[in-house]
Amino acid sequence: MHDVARIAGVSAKTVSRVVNDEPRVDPLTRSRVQDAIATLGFRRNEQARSLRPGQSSALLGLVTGDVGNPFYSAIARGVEQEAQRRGHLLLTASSEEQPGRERQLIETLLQHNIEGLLIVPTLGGHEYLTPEMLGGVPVVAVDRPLQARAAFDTVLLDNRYGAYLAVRQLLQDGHSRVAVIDGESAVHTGSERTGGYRQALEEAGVVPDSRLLKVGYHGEEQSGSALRDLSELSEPPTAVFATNNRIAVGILREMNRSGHWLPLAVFDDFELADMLPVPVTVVGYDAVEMGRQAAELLFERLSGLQDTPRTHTIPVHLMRRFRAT
Amino acid sequence: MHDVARIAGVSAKTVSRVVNDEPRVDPLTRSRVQDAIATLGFRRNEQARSLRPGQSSALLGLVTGDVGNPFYSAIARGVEQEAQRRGHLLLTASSEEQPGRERQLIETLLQHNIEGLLIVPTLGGHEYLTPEMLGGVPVVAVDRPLQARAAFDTVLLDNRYGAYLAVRQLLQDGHSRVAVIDGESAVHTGSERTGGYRQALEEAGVVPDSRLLKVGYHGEEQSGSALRDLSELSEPPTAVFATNNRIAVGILREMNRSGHWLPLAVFDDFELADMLPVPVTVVGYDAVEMGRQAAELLFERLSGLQDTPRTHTIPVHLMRRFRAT
DNA sequence: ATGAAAGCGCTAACAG
DNA sequence: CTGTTAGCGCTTTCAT
Repeated sequence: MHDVARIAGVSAKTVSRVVNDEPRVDPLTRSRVQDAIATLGFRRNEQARSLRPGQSSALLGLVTGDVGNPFYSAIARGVEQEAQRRGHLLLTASSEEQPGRERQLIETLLQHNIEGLLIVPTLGGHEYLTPEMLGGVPVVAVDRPLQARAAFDTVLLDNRYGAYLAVRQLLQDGHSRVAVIDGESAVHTGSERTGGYRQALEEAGVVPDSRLLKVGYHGEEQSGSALRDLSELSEPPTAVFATNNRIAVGILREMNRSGHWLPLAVFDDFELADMLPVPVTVVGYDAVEMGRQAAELLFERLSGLQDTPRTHTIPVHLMRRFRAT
Repeated sequence: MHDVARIAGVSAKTVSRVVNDEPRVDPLTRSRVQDAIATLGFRRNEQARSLRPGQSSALLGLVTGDVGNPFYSAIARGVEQEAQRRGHLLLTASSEEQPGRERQLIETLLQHNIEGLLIVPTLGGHEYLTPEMLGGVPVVAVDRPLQARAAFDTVLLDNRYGAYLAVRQLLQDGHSRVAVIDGESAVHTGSERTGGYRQALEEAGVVPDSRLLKVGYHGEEQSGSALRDLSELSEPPTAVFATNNRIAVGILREMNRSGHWLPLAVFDDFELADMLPVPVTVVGYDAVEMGRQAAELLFERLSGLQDTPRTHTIPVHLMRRFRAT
């Protein structure tokens, strides 16, 4: 910038004014400065700029369990779109679902002077997210609520309702023995979804059978074995509800192995669901939109328009997937 | 930092020394400073630190077509892992495959003082990536080569060989009329893969039939219609090779619609491929590893260990996917 | 309309 | 072992 000033025969401040499109600059001076900028290939240093108090860093931080996971990366995409729109850049980091790592990442992101932080929280508590620790940096929780002293802006899927819809559909299809297979019990989305399952049963006047409720089956292997257990009951289920994608895949693998296909409902839509040997009922949603709304909440808070913590719910919808032929 | 210095009764420089784990500090002073840091919840400002010449920003930039795309996000994951390992943070940005946007993003990333840049390039030329423009920031091309004046470090899949393997397999399965459906012809990966197709035919002594070579079918709809065209030939193909995931899905949809299933080979593995009504041959690879190696190349260059541009090739492997029952 | 000086938070270079 | 000075690149007073 100093060089530009020299070449243009003005002071650094004037260059700054031009770069920032400030009004009170002589048109001639302005173009002279712009020429100098062009010839020198000058690029303003954002780090230096945001060092000044009152200047934003134009940086957002996003912590998910794993950017490589399509669900999280869809969220990242939504956040990025909104960030991009407002001239912000996104720092992404993966906690690998480890609370310690997550905390470390948040710390690092704050060191980099991020203006706002979005978190898809791990299972651990987040009491450490105090105002002092955050130093005024707003936080938005995505997909799961944040367990902390203060309340934060939050964006969630309509988990309970989606599960309710899916299970209700199975019941309406004539199934009275509907099993549910869920992942780790402490995960918010899981318990909400099993809650929706219960709600649908209750509404239909079906007495829940605890043997049909399989919770804590993490990963594909385990959900497969859960299905095997279910099939060995004296009164096996006639349909299954999987609370997420991964579990559904495990179930499908097991069905494929055993050759015994059961109607299935899944919380999560997935590619090629309509090409399976069995009709599938899926709960779809827009994860990109979830990320976008999270970023929106963040920006509204940054702009000071908003002060009370809000929770947005992303709608879900039911779809049937089955072979055309 | 100034506050910490005051509380600890030392100078700012001493605090800096403690924060940076520099050796020549009295243990007592050190602990006094550390106490002060703890009580004040002090956090070093990375932006200010990296403002000093010779100090790294600990920031890497990554531009892909769309972080929301699982292929790209797997790359991002690999890059992030390597970055994390070396205490670096990752700035991610999506070009939406638009050259103009890509260029803009690169510009913005450079303004933020990134230490290195990874790009999955769009179709446009990249002659603008000159040393002056980059100002010493090293660049690594991922998945596709970078079309520019200078040569850059590059990490690619073994596209040609993977396609060769897939098509050879179909030929060995007894098919002599193997069709190929490819996306946009200008895409590096596509032309490499159709190249592998040709190579396999040639090796097997099969005379290529240009009617079986369908190039430029972008998206699921188009690849479906390409398959329809193929099936209307007087001598229709008995097997199909899809050069990527998206095209394969379009083909599968069309097969599902018509009820006419053809043996299929795909460059890309995909979930539930083994549950389709038709056996599928897939070319698998590790996209995370590709990202990781790209980041590795970048760090090696940053460390000055490396100066001549290198190209890494990520291995691919063939797999058969079919129903158990 | 423009410039001079001061300082954001940090760290090298040089004292002491 | 510790402190002082200076300056990274920028922008905010406050003059002119």
